[in-house]
Amino acid sequence: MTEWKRTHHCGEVRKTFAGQTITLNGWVNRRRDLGQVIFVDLRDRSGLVQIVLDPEVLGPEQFALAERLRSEFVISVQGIVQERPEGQVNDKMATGEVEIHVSQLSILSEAKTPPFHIHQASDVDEALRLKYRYLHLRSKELQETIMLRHRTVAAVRSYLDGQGFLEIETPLLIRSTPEGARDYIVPSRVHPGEFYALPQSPQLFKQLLMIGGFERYYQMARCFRDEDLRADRQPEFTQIDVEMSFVDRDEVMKTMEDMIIHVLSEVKGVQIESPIPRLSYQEAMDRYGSDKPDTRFAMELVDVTEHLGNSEFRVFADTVSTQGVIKGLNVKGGASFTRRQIDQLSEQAVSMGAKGLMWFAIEESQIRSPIAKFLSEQELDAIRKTLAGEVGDLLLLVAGSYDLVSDVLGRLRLALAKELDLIDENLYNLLWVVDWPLLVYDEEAGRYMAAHHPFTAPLDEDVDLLESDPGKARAKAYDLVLNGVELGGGSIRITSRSLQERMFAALGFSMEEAYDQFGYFLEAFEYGAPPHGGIAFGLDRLIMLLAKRQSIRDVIAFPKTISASDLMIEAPSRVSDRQLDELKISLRD
RNA sequence: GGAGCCGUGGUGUAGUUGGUUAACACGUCGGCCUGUCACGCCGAAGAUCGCGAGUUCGAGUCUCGUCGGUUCCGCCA
Repeated sequence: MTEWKRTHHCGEVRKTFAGQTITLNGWVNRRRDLGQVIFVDLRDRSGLVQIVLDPEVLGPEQFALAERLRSEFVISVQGIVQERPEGQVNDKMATGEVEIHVSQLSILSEAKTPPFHIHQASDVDEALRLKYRYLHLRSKELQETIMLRHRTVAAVRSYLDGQGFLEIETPLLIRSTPEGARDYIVPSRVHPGEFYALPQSPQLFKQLLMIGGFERYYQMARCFRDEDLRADRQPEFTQIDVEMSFVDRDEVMKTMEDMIIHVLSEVKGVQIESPIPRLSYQEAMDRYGSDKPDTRFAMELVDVTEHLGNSEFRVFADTVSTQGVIKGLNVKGGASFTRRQIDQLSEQAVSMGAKGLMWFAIEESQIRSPIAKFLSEQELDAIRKTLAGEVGDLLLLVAGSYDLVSDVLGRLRLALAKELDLIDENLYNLLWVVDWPLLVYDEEAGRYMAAHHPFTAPLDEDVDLLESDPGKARAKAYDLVLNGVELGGGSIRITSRSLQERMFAALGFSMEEAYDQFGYFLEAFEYGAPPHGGIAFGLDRLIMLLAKRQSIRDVIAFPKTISASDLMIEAPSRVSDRQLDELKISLRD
């Protein structure tokens, strides 16, 4: 009873197969019943092919079976591949030149009418699609995306294997740490009242693997964070997690950019030139107002503070006297914006925290601006020159603290690029952002926090800033940015005991507190730790970019909703009293 | 934690200033049909308008609450 087994896939049948008898397995995508002949588009993961069900070939009994076929029935057909008759070629189908004239039909599984049309599932309410995820997965879009994901992972593995990396798994049941994101917690039955945590990342384990002597490690690491979600954030996600020994920053970056270049070439056929451009964090903020700049279009931020330092215009004078900055954008061709459009831009700027948005429309005879009358001829001219304003351009200025101005203009820049359609969607602009701040002052906590994590090494020349001016210290950290999206980040780690102590001190931890939390980890460094560093890439985000999807849910086979529910399996759920009893857990209320 | 949007036959949508038979397309079911490919033609079934309160003579429509989905801010590397 094996004659139902396929000899070929639907999507691969071509004219060259004509005359062959083949067997196909798949789902009924669509049926067109003309009475004395039935056409069916048969679907498997390779694609579609038309099969012809003709009573003269099938015989009356089998044709009666064919009449029962409905959408999503799973069938097996055996038949002869034939070129389609003159004028019947369907050039919308890859297999449109041929059809299978079926002589043997088996229904392997009948199907209820599905709750939505598989072939236009993307229009359907997302809650319904998630409940019947296994049906949505049959759609062309999701099939292609999940296959793209597979090819990407395969390309990563083959590259890293070729570079001498070992794939090593690390535990999922680990110890909770208060730093960073909220942990998912797992109660222990054997240790009542104690809990495991699911890893936010395998950070400490991969460093311990370096201390364990494996030199080059990677893993497709599942990570968990119990935080509020977004279109590009899931409670569980996958990182391409990498760590290397006996390397400096340049070597990690070189190896990793070659990996991404390899993936883009393998998966998308895109050729990227090496080396990838590098931008310091400071320069990224100065020029793009973002720590992950999208360089597919220009419209860079320009600082005009120095030209307006002596202005009598209140806004400028106040800004300068409070050590603020005045920066701007040149919106090419923006002088033709309507007043309404400009007002909307101002509203946007204000909603982002700006006090206001100043604008200058450069026309043939004048510079049109509500604040022109407050400015001298020289000042107007300086603004126009510094921003390289030409007739037809719209110049936008924002004044305030450096951080605020950068943020507002950076976001305005992206919004304008989208609105004006300045972005070439075919580009793949990769760049490194380096020399990150090591520490960031947290007003709420009243202390410095690690910008990356507490084991990130400072730049050699900045080590002494740990005590003298911690906020100024830069880190041996690097982020890889693709088209304005952070693909991944990493750092060279601290391997010196004394430097680690100074780092904890800067973070306001005593060594006792540090040992309490990370004792096993710090102890490991006392037994011979190689210099090492690594990086982690968000695999889901990478796939999202490669597949050009708007949501990370589209690139995960079984994603959760924005409220972290799985609508298919209905998780999370209550558990039985017996389970709770075993865990010595009682619920409040 | 905060703000916005969405929820009407199985699916996607329409539904006027609140007004009595909730419309259309696809799908489903039945009939016809031998070259369709979004097959076509004829006919039929299918909705307590997410749920709960309120306003009103009367609510799919207005108000409040609630549930679910989603987008953004906070949060999260």
